Amino acid sequence: MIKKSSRQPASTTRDQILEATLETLRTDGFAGATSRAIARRGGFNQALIFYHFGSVDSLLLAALDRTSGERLSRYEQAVRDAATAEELIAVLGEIYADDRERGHMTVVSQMIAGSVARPELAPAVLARMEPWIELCEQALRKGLAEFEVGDVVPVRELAYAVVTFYLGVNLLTHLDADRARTDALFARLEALAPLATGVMPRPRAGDDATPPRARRPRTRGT
Amino acid sequence: MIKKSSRQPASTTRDQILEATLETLRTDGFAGATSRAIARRGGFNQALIFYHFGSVDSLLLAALDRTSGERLSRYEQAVRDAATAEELIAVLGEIYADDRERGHMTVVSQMIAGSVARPELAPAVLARMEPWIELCEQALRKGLAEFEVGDVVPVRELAYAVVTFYLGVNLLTHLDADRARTDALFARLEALAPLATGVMPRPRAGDDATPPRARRPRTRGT
DNA sequence: GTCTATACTTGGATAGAC
DNA sequence: GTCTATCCAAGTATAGAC
Repeated sequence: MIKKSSRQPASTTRDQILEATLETLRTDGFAGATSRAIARRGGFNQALIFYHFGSVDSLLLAALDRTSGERLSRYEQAVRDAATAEELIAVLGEIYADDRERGHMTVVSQMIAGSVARPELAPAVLARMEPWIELCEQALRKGLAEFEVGDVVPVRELAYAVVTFYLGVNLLTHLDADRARTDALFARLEALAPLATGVMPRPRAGDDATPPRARRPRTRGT
Repeated sequence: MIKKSSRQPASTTRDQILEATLETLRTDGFAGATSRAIARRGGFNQALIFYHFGSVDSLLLAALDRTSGERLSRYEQAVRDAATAEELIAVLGEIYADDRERGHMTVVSQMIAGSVARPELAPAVLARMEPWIELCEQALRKGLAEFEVGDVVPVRELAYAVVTFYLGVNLLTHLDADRARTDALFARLEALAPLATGVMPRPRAGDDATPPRARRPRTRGT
């Protein structure tokens, strides 16, 4: 279960600015996240941004830090708590729902897309992606541990692929206001998940948990 | 084989503007694709943009039309010409290489990301994605026809997933200047492809090409 | 069709009063 | 720490000469 962080009213000015920035990124995108637009949305003075953060770019990075850090620790906990592959899949569903509801991935994808326009941002944004790929890798390793796939699956690359896919989904979602297609896709994936785990080779009772060689190596995308 | 369109020097002014727009989208992103930046890059007068296209937004859409239309017809041909699943996979590799070299997907992903800032663009961009999903669906259907997966695979959704993934890859690629990770990912996928097709259930000789029920339904992502 | 000039708007950022 | 006022750069778009 993912514990929703009790989103306090963000008392300090710094916090207010950060929240307003995230909301602006979500609704107006990177191109629309200007100091004036952010100040308008947050109902504070535009000059405060420069007093507290120096520049719009640093503000954007600070906002990305905030949403990433907060969610990352929650999700790490959730992944750590999941015992079985089934539980893990359930947790992943919750993560997706949460991300979507709160628009986190929008912020991320907008920052990534914006990094093309502002190359200075690219390294910083990339660094903030790293822990996510790591977490995804951990989750995959944990989920796959139950099966006989051993070291055949390139987990690291798979983790990268999953994150990639996740970004793409988010990007496309915004085109389609009613999200009909994205929902259909995820409904299909969820329906397919148990089928896939059913097909995966499991070790027979009594076998070692990590057999020297998997019998029928197989991979699953997405 | 994909026939590279002999990119003519783009004689007319309209063409020059369109080419400059695409190049600007590729290198400076959506946020950087302003009338002045485009004119600077193309070496023509900024006012010409408004004379020929009325507004920057329509210019951007016209540019998207141009790159999409040109590539779509080439790729449709390539998919049509591929006879076997192996050939198809080879063609897909070429498509990826071509897209990447010429930066088409960058243009697309930047336009999609930019649609958040300019919602007026969203429906137009979405409409231009449709034929790609269609083409992808065709390719998948053709590729899967050789195997016993019948109607178990939700091809339409899978096509959507593939396009999605493709977008995500492109987005991430730009973060990583040397592209080390993306290349590793694709190298792994390519290495895995024959393995996956080897595992797929094929009809025995003499069986009907489209059996009523697949024996061991299985899906492949990406 | 193309160029120059320009009107108007918005954005980043700073100075200085409070 | 916050607000007002302001500078300057850059953007969209148009008018009008050529």
